[in-house]
Amino acid sequence: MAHGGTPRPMKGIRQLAEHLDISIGTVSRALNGKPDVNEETRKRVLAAAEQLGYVANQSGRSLRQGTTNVIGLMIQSSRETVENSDNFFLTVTGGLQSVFSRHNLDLIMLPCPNDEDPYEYLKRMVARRVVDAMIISETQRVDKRFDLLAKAKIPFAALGRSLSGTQHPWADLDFDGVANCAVDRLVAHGHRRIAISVPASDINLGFVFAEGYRRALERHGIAYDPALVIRAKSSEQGGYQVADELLRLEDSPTAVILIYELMAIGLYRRVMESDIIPGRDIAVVGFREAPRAKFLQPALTCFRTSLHDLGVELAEILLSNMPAYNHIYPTAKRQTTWPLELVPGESDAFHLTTSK
Amino acid sequence: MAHGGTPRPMKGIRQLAEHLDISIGTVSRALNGKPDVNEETRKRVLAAAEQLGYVANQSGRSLRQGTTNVIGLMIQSSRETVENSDNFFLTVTGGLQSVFSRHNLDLIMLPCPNDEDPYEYLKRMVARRVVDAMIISETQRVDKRFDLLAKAKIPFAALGRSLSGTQHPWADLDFDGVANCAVDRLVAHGHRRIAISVPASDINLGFVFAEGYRRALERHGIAYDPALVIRAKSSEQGGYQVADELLRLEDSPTAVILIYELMAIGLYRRVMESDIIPGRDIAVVGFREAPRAKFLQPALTCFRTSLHDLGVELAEILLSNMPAYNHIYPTAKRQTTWPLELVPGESDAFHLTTSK
DNA sequence: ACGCGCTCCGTAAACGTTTACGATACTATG
DNA sequence: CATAGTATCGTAAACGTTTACGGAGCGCGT
Repeated sequence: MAHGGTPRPMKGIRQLAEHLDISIGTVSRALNGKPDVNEETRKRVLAAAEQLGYVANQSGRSLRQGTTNVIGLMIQSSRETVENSDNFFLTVTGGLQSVFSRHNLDLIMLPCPNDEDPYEYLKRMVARRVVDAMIISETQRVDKRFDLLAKAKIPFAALGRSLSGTQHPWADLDFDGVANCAVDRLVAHGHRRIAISVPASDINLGFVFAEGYRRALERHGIAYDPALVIRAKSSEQGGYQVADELLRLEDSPTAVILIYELMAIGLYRRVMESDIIPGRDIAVVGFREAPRAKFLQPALTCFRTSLHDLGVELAEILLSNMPAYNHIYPTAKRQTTWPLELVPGESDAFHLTTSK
Repeated sequence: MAHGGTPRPMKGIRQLAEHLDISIGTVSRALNGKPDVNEETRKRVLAAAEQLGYVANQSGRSLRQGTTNVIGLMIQSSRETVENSDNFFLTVTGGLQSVFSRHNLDLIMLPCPNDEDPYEYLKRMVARRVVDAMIISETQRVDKRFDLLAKAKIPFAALGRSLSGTQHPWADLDFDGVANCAVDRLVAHGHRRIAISVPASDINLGFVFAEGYRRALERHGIAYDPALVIRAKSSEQGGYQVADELLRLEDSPTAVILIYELMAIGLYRRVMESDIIPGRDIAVVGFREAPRAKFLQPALTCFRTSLHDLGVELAEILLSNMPAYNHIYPTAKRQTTWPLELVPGESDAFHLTTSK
């Protein structure tokens, strides 16, 4: 906007100071909004910085003040989970960023290579001191990363709970609540033999899901049958396999709850191969709502939530655990189970005839 | 593995040196594999570093040697383009990392918030000097980021070509080749009126795709009809809309090529609502092979490729453009169009009766 | 005995920034 | 006029690391 175009990338704050004939310290203070600097000189400095395209070197800054203004989000690049995480991470990331950007914090994603141990990877990353705080995801049943971060005294929050993290901050989808609600609904429709699918890996959400399912059955006085808990991949193939296994049982269930909505595609296909019609002969409930699950016939009963808002909540939880920010977010809860809303479909809308 | 557990996080290289009663310079040389250090002392240093859990502070290192050993991959967090981009990016990322890790380079993903201008975001990131090199994705038809990176003299490569990047390194899927092949196949089956779907945004791949389509028609002496080029979102809904628009035409096409495989789900649904059977009344060709597209009835004709290997290629292209590494990858091509292989399905397997 | 080369190591100067501290000029107050 | 107070700025030290440079010790050939 000034008279000249951008000449060439700046060398450093020193050149900027020389160009302005001002001391380097004053320039720094001006840029960082410190109080003891004349408003007029501050304007000059800001204008010159803009014109010359000066941006503070992050390494120098971090080295001096021990902070990087960067939050890391660790994800596992190609675990089985990722096969189907549509834009799960990117939507949550959007929510995180909407909070972080208000405090000039940048979020970077740290994808752990699939041939590296997540624990070692995280250790390496925090030791490098390139992030001020960490968010870990895909938490496992027992997850040593909680201890690592706590011991390293680096602020963190988890996307997903864990037995190792009972004392630590996390936000997680309400898996057991969903299982509960699904069971209630199916029982109300007359079902007694209800199957459930859980992930094949040791990711914690599977256990939480199964636990909610078990407790709901108990509440209705229905015996828990381990044969009805099917471990399968969270994909269409997984859904196909689930159906396959269930059809092999001598006493086939009349309803099934899937931990991942797209599994319904494979499940529909498999049962229809045996002339069983979903929504008439078998009830199906999926987990999350996905646009592409809407196209299923019959429409899948599932659960809706805003992953963006979950990201917002998670960001606030994290900031409330960072010394520099906890005065801004003092009352944020340390742990949150994020609610989901039932979206009734046709896949479980029938009432079971009590023939059997 | 030594006798003691990890006592507490190291302060810095100075403490490590004191603990070993060795000068700080020697410790640094030992850790960095410099030649002029006794093999025995090196072993001592490495052992102590391992035991005390010392890892070099990245800020200090970067500041001194002007390099960070970090490669940035910029993505746009929630553009309309990519309904399920998690998969796409994470698989490509896997390929990238498999190359980078051999050179102790870490990859971080930089998600541009959707309310920030990608150009400004990138500018901010490179000015901070937190990455040694950049990979940009979702390149647009004209993309100022190429000029920015070239002017900033920071090594980079693009995932996706651009008119702005004709002189610069990139790797991209062979969109025009796919369009070409699809048209050839459809024409061989007797089709003359062939529609195509392109993204609604100004991402460049749509233009490349359409251009390949146009040239293929020309080669077969078929007139190019702009009405048959449908702009739509790359999602199931988009596929539904495409079908909707095509059915409205007075002279409906007999075949359609989709730029995104999952659009077929919506398209199937819409045409079947009008009692038109895909694979019998209308031919459909999708773009990439996706596990969940396999469950479509009739099976979708599409194109298979390895995104992991594309990542490998892209990484090598980038490294060949970095002064510190180009002696290792000297002969890497600067630009690559990545091939895809036809996977014949049933969705276009019929021959058109020349009734019309 | 002398010089030369080699191996190994210590010293200290950078890298770019922030910030505690002190200096200066000016204003207000007695 | 003297003093205190305030606004503004300059100086220099730190942050943790790498690396150019030089020095000490040693072996070896003359």
